[in-house]
Parts: sequence; structure tokens; C-alpha cells
Amino acid sequence: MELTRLRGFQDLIGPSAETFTFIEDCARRCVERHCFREIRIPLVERIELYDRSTGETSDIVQKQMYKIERPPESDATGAMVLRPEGTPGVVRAYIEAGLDRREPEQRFFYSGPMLRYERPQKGRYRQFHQFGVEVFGRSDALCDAELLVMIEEFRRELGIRLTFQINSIGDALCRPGFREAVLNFGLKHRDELCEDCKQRLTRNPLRLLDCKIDAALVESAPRSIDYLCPGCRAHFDKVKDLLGAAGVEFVENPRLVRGLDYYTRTTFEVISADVGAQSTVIAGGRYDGLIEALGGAPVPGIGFAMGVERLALALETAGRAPKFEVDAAIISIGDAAARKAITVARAMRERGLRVEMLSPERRPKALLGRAAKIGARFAVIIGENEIQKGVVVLRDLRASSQAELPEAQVAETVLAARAG
RNA sequence: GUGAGUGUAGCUCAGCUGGCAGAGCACCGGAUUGUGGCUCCGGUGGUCGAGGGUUCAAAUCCCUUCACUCACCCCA
Repeated sequence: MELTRLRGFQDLIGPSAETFTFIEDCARRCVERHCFREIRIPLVERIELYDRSTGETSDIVQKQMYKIERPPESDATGAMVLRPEGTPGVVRAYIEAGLDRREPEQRFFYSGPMLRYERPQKGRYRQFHQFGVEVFGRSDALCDAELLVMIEEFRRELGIRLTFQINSIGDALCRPGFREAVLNFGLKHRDELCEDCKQRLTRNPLRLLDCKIDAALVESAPRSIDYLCPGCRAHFDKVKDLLGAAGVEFVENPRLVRGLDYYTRTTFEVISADVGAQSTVIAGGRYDGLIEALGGAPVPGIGFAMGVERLALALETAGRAPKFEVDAAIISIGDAAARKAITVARAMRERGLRVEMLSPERRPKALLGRAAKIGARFAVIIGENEIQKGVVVLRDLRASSQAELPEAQVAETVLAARAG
């Protein structure tokens, strides 16, 4: 086959698409209980948006963005890119709508595809999907804690095991000092560092802290919590206290630093053991300077994003992926039976049942095989005999028993069986 | 960008130091004229990823290339 899908892109067919939708629906119900409002924003933005938010030193901006060739007659100015993450676009829309000045306190959720050019592997694709939330105009620790509580509610509803890691990386006041300390530590131990870490030293020294190779050395590296200013420390302590009050289990990870420039104070990652090396399924944190950096008012913010593909993997390995239940398959034998079948099916569907009409061109034997294969609980069989008697045959495919019923009772009987 | 592994039927894979391309599952049909799952019998289905080389002979050995997978980097 020549016209295959592009590398790093995937087709979701049947069960995998349904698992996706299940996760999105679950997340939507959850955030709506927390009064988040939906926001839909473009897939394409100006390239500068990410330079100024995600960070020019980040891999995302340096090498992972899909740039769009713009038709010469286009009135757009400057380069355009397919969005590699959601937060900058949401912040841009928030500022552009004037909300930062009119009604700064807002909470939004979004859902959709993101695109990054990188080598695919388990749990990582070039087009992947994030469900994310952003809260603007709240700087209190209760807000931070409640986001994590919300994630815990979501986790519980999905029925999977996840672990929460949290940290504070300080703010504009204290982070520079911490960064400097890590840099000095790195320079001091330069000869012991792996090649990647030597690169990190110049690009983004904080990254050194989550290096896997130099893990032993990193044990003795400076810890962000020791450099927090009083304000940041009090904030972090409150977040932890509130999580305790809510009964959310978490581990404090002093080496947790996020890859994107805009994070301040609280950062967190939610990890699954079931999704391969890319084990972070949800991640986020506070970004108090971001809105101002993008030209808005000085409004604080915090948010997180979930990787839907990774959650789907976790759901599948946990055996929690949704099953597609078929209530009944309808088998008709002959033209008169087909006329009856169509009304029976319709009546059943009106009661909310999932009903698949089977082809009258195949033999009843093959159709019962088909009914079993699609996982139907019941088969409704209609032929000449049944029409004569004014009934239909309702066959329970699990119990292998059947009964003749008046057409009007079929839907009710199936509903009763489903409930019981 | 770096490293490793894998490409043979729709799917999962076997195929030894070169010698007629196979199994299981799935699908279709039959045993059973209107009754599935189990069993038995039969059938459809292949450019052995692609190109080149060595050889009387290549799925097998050599070279090139492409694709996929996993890992690193980075990230959801």
C-alpha cells in the first residue's frame, strides 16, 4: 500500500476511538462540575506566540514546530505554525478578548490535537491530543490544590492508578538564585556530567535535575525548596496542607522541573506505570508571569494538560477501556418479515437500546453467528411463522434460550434484562 | 538528531549450515431446508517490505534503501 498514514500520525478505529471519547467525556464532566467553561481556539498561530511563552530555548520551539508554508497571496503576516501545545493560544485568546482587564478571573478547558515534529515512540506521536484547563486571575494556594483534587476525582472515575508528584520552582524573586546555584553546581562537577547535561548547562541548567544518567550526582544538587523566598515557601506549604486536608496522596519531588519557560511556583506531574518510558500522563503548574509576558495585564495563572493517548494506554493496560455493548441484533427472513423488523428495531431504539439490523441476504445460521460476533445480548428473529402468529422470537444469546413475544413487549424485556 | 530491534497470508508468527512458502487465528462454505458460540471436513487468501549482488538455486548469505517498533533527547 502506497498511501499510508504519515509517520507519527494514527488512525483510531472503533475501540481505540471509543476509548478516546470516553476519556474526553469523563474529563469534560469532571471539569464542568468545577465550573470550567469551554474554549475553542485555532490550530494555527503566529510563531512568535510560542517564542515568547513556551521559550526559545525549549526543544519545542527550537526543533519541533510544524511551520506552515503560506500562500503568497495570503494577507497573513509572518510565519505560522501548527500549535505544539494549548496554553499559549488560550492565554492569547484571553488577552485578545480583553478578559484580562474586564473580567480577569476565568476558568477554561479545551480539548484537541497538538502537533510536534519528533521521533515517535510508545505514548508519543506527532499528532497527539491534550485535554487541558487554565485558571486565570487566581493566585491563592487553594486554587492550586483544587486543580489537583479535580485530577484525583478524574483519576478515580477512570479507575486507574496514578501517582502525583509536586514541587515548587519559585518565582521571579527566588528562581534566579536557584538557577544560579544549580548552574554553579553543574560547573563544579562538569567533568562528571554526561554529554547531554553539558549541553543542558548552557541551554537550560535546571534540566540537569531530572537527568536519568546523572541521577546519583543530582542527589547532592541544590534543591529548589531550599531557595524559595518566604512568599513562595508559604504558598507551597499551603498547597501541601490543603492536599492533605483533601486526602490527595502525593510525593514531593524536589527534582521536578518543567520543560517550559513560563512555569512559576507550583509544578506537578501525574505519572502512570503502565504507559512505557513516557510515563507522564498529566502535567502542569502555575505561570504567574505568562499573561503579562504576552502583552496582557499582570494576572496570575495556572493550568495543566492531560495526554489523551497516554491515558488511553493506561486505561487499556488496566482493563478499564469501555466495551461497546450491543443490546440486540435483528434477523428477518423474507420480505414481510423485513417490514416488521424495521418497525421493531425502531421501537427498540426509541427506548435507547443499541440495535443492529442484520442483512436479510444471508441465512439465519450465518446471522446468528454474526449476532454473537458483534456481542449482541439478544437476537430478535422474525420469519413467516412469527408473522402468522403475530409474535417475534427473542433469543437470549448468553443463556441460549428463547421465547415468543408480542412485538410490543420486546423492548421492555430487553431493557429489563440489561438492568438485571 | 542518536542507538537498538523487527519486516513472510487480513492478524500472530514458524521457516536450521541456501533446495517446491507453512501453522494457528480470522474469513467463506459444508456436516445442520429457520438457530450462534463447541466439534469435524473443505476452501479463499502471498510482488517473503523494496532494489541490487553472490549462486545451478535466495524468504534464508552480502550491499543499499524504505517502513514500523522501542529507547535516548525532549515532552502530554
